[in-house]
Amino acid sequence: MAQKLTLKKIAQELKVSISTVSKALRDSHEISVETRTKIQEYAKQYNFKPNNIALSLKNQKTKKIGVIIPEIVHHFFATVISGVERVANEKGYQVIICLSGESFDKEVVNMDMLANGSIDGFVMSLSKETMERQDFHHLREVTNQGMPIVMFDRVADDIACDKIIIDDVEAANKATDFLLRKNRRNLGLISTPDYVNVGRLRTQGFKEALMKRGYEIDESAILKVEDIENCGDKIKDFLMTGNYDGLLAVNELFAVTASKALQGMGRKVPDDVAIVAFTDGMLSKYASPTLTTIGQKGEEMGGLAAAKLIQKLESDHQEDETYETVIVKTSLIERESTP
Amino acid sequence: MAQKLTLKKIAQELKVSISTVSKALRDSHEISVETRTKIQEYAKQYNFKPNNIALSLKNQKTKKIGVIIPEIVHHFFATVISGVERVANEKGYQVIICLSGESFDKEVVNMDMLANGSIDGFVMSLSKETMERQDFHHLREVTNQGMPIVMFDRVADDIACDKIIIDDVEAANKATDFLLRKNRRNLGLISTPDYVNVGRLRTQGFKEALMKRGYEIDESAILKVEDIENCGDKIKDFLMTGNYDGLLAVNELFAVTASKALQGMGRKVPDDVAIVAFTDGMLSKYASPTLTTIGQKGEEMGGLAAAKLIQKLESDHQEDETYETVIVKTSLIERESTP
DNA sequence: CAAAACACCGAAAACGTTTTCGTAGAATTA
DNA sequence: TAATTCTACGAAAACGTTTTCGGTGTTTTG
Repeated sequence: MAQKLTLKKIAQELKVSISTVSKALRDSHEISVETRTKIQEYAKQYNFKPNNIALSLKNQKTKKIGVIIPEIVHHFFATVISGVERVANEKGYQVIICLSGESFDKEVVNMDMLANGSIDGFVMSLSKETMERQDFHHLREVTNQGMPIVMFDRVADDIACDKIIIDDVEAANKATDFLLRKNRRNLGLISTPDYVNVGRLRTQGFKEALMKRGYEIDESAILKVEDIENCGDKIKDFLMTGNYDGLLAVNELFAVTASKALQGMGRKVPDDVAIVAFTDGMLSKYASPTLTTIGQKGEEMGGLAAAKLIQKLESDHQEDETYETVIVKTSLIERESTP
Repeated sequence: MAQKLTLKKIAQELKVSISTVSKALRDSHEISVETRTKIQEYAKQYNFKPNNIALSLKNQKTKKIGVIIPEIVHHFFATVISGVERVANEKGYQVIICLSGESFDKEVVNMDMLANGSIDGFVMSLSKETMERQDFHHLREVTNQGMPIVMFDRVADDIACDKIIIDDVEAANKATDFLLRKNRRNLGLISTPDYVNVGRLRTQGFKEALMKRGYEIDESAILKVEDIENCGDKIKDFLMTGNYDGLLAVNELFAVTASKALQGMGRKVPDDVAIVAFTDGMLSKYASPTLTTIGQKGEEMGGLAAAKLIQKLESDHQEDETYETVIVKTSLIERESTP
């Protein structure tokens, strides 16, 4: 139960001053070789490690970055965290994670807590509720204090900060085009409400691909699912009413739910209905049939976000008022759900 | 870009002392109502929030708990984090997450970093490499400093700390018995190497169930998969050589891989082969057929771990040298993979 | 041999809080 | 009116570092 060793205790023990100990441990030439080695050996023997909190207070930086995401049980967010953590650790940073649980209030509370000295900067993706309200005062408050934010995936367009996104419009466009090239003509889209920007953008890409080829857009062929947990019935109804031969889903959960519903209705995937999904996660790889997906590269996005943030943190703190939006290329991963 | 407000700045601005400001903000009766409200209003207007680092240094506690897990992209661990985070936030704590990536060295480095003042206590699950080496010096170092640890799932038996586990032996026992009751007689087990304690214990439970009924144990009916990423071929070979009518898998990934392999071989699940898996995650719910699983209740385990840790942290710090091992009950969730 | 240079170390400030203690003046008591 | 108690505030220490500055005593220089 030996209490934590401090400079002061070493100093007392060795009958020198605190400053001498500090300097000796940093190999300062101000201290004689004799004293230096004596102190260093003592420190090593008793495994001295400087207290992080004291260092943070002194240096006015914590070497920690805060991550705020809606949920961690979503595979995409988990991969992002993984990427953030990897890059952060490489550069000597640690990661503090808070979950908003898709709630605006929790997002605000968590940001407030972290912003008071706990971290040097944020990596975050907005909660659904925040997207719906379009209330970004908490983000502004933080940036006004000079604390950098890097947003990813679910971003606020009118906040000045770095952003890491995928080109949702383009990706949906390509995916839709892919289905059209497979001679599917009666396409359906399973999306989220428009206030979730990825839902809106992917819908836009879907429509653009159809328009580009001169097809008209049937709004009834677009389903917007609000409640992701209990999406089964809505999706089933949707599939019953339209006679689709191709489906685009904005996440793999919708896709696999649709796939199972279709098979339950006696329709074959991919022969009768081809399916493409966003989010290349576990489900896509292991569903039956496996799903053709658009890979979102969460790991890469997380890594980029962390790298960007740390670069900002360590740039000589002159107001580097240029903000970048990095668009991560997606890739279509073909599997069994498309012919 | 208004720099962060401090007590000192408020004091200067309002021409009082720092201590007066501090007391006023904590509503001390030592300060006249007049001065008090003046200071409080000023603080509110400019949104003063005390600096967490300074508080941590002063109070010698950070109100943060460190979580070290092997991977975050595994659904089980993600649910645990979710539970930890929920309980921690309820009690005013924040969560710092580090990933060991199943590496001993990274586990040690991360623990060392966190232990130097960054957090008040640990919630953790050991890396595979640590389990293999049985080297727990880093854990001892931490506990010797008086910093509490709560371990879950992959625990070190001979470290004195609180533990949250499921009764792996019992659960495997019950699952095996379940298969036997379904009149499956030729059972196979897909497990991990024995140094992963959950693998060892589940194997033990499997064997016990067989012995209890007087069946003899065929070691060739037990596959131990080392490399979880590329388990496909090994599992396929295993299924080719034995003519199993029932399978127990120690995680859902093995189970769904086996399920697909079997179907590829023309064997029907569950008619020809029934399958039960540990870990009730996404795959089990959405695979075809859906999998009967043993729910590990990660959320609950995480919540319990956090609660236990915080209780320890806030107990009057007298050496509360009693350690508890909580066994979380599992439940068998029947789905399509068993008849 | 006096002056300058140098080697070695300690005191103290700073980071932002909280808290204990001291103290001035005002109000109360005897 | 003198002694006492309050009221309202400030000074300073403490948490554990790093770093600047100053000050010894010894060695080198002219």
